[in-house]
Amino acid sequence: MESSGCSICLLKSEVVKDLDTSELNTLGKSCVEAVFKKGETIFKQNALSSNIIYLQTGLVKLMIEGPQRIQILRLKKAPCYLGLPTTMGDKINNYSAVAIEPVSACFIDINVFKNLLRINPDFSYEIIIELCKNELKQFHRCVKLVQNEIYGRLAGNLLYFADEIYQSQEYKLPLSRSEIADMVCTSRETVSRILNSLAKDGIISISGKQIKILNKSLLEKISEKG
DNA sequence: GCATTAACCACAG
DNA sequence: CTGTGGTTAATGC
Repeated sequence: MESSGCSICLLKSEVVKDLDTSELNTLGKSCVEAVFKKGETIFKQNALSSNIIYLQTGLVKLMIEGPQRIQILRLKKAPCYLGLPTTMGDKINNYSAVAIEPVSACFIDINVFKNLLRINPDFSYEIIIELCKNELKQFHRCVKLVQNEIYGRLAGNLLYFADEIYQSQEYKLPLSRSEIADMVCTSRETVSRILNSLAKDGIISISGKQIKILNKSLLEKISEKG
């Protein structure tokens, strides 16, 4: 990939603003761009990983195979980095990333990336902030999943899609009922039933995968209290 | 005990 | 892939 192309794509990233031209050129030389269709795997759990991935466009789900079944960890929306924890923290991928919308992404060699961290403190700082924010979010999500009842967990997820993924109270569900079940640790049947029941109570409206949040404050209450 | 919740199964659309 | 109904196990009152 050309370094010029790379700097254009990376300008979208808050983090990469901190890199100077020569650093960008190093990055550019090792950057390989790839596109993925919906449903294609970007990287796979248990496979060797040697790249950090910068997600330029699209939406991705991170999933991990648990002892019982697949767990969807979270969604990742462009622009952002993918695979930081799994590539820096282990040789082998601890989770998989699958495109749920068409994706374009840049693969950055791990050694080039590590070198950038070393020579550019501002860049490293931004990365650390990003990682810490993610960890905090995961803590909260974890507590919710363990302590909340199913209504609360699902309500929380509907709000998550609205506020963090789409920034809209009306959106098309990015996942099937069964995948949502894998996200909130329940069965697909329960997801169907609860969505219908929330609709019946006038809190949301649904038509296929189209969701509209009608009573946000009540949904938030459900999300908090279960 | 009885009611409620949610998982699992099976069978349509 | 979804929705529904029946069944069942666990939990709470």
